[in-house]
Amino acid sequence: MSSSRPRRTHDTDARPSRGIPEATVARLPVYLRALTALSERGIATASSEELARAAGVNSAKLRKDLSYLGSYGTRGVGYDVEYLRYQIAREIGLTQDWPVIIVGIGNLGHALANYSGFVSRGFGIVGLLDADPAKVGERVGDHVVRAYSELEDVVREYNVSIGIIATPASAAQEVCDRMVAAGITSVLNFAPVVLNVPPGVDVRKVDLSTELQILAYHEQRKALSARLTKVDGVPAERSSVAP
Amino acid sequence: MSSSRPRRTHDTDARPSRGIPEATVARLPVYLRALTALSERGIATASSEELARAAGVNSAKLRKDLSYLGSYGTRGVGYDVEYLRYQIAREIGLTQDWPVIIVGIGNLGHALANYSGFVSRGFGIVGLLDADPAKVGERVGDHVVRAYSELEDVVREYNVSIGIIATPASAAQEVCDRMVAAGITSVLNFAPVVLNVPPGVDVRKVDLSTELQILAYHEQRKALSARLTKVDGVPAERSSVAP
DNA sequence: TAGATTGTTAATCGATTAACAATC
DNA sequence: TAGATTGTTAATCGATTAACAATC
Repeated sequence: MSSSRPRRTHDTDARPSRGIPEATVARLPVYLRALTALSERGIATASSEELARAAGVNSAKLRKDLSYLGSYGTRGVGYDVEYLRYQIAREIGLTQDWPVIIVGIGNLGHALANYSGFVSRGFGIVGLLDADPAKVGERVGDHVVRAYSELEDVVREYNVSIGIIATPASAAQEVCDRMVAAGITSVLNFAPVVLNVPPGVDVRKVDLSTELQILAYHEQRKALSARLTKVDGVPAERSSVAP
Repeated sequence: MSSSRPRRTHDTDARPSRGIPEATVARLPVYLRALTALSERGIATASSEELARAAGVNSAKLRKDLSYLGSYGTRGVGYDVEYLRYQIAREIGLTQDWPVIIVGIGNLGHALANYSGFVSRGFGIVGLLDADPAKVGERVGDHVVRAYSELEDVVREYNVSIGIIATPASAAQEVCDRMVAAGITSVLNFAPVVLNVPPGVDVRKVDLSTELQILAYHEQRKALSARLTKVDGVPAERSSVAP
């Protein structure tokens, strides 16, 4: 993809904040959470082995991941929990607070609006919007639901770049288009549709029934191999015995 | 990992239902949804190109994915929407209904209990459980919240193998342990903790603030490259000019 | 110094993609 | 038959893992 783009031949920057692999980026929040948990338990230093256990990964992967950020550990000792926590938070961009809006204040929107995890992790809800006039004015958590028509005003007022879509599937694309037109460049989508966005806009999808379906696939296979084990005594592996 | 395990040398089974790559399994639900949408629009046949567009992937990937299931298309023509839909549903295991329970009926539990997407996609909620006596007996959607202590009863009665955890982080591991002890072998976890489970139990995690943090990371980088573009005119790419 | 643990290398594995022969 | 499109091959890319030299 970018193979035709020339590599930089000299780089005076000791900490390459560029080029962190996506798989690593997706794990940084997990490490951050593990470090916060260790910190709350009063633990000042942790080895890659301990940290990895807390994060549910193996230590080789953790060390490789952290190496993309820089050298924040001490050989023979481990990592300073607070220091590493700060470095990861800075890398992700959580040393600032991100204003977010939620569009669609149904059951899920309610749950998201009340979710304390957002605020505690560097995000601030600055607007709840719904197209249903019956919902406008309703109090949800610390907020009052505003009219969907005020989307542009809210985005401008708070300089919002992250939007959450919690509408029915039928409305999601139009909400997304309007968010993007208003200047939002990152979208977290809970509606079960594939959103089309212009280049430069990031979309992440949380799909509840997809997750269950993936589990169902594996359940089915467990049931299948259990049945085959009973029949011909071959565990786990599917056998192909000619009749 | 399994490189020491002997490969089957002969396989009389035309459709290898084994060995579908995880990345493919994770996309099958997306294809299923795209096919359902096409079906509802009255479209009987679709090419890999059309299907791929509806699913938000490229057509090479879609064809490769489908090839793991078998040869369900017709060269020169495309795929029969209904037929392919059925084949994918069967592969995932959605030709049967999966009973699920939800533990933790807070805001999120409410939202999940009311989410129609579960039922319409092959899952049936057979129990809502909460440890808070004040919540027991409460009506949520079609269900009445039962006491957490009844977990084993519900799992046995409905032969439940999939459990959803929507409790606070502090309770999640103990709920998970109890689910597993009761016979559940697949867990969908909404609590922001890493769950420890014995081998043979699958866990999938939906982590709301992790998703936002990943978006924040990319937002930060967009803001950074925009600023650098203004300063020295190098777009997108971070430059490392000596001062 | 001896012991411990990081940061990095290199091998391996799995996923993606383009291209095209097979075939409807 | 000619045109279209699948199913598969092979090349490429990115992620994971084990091993260990560097170093506290």
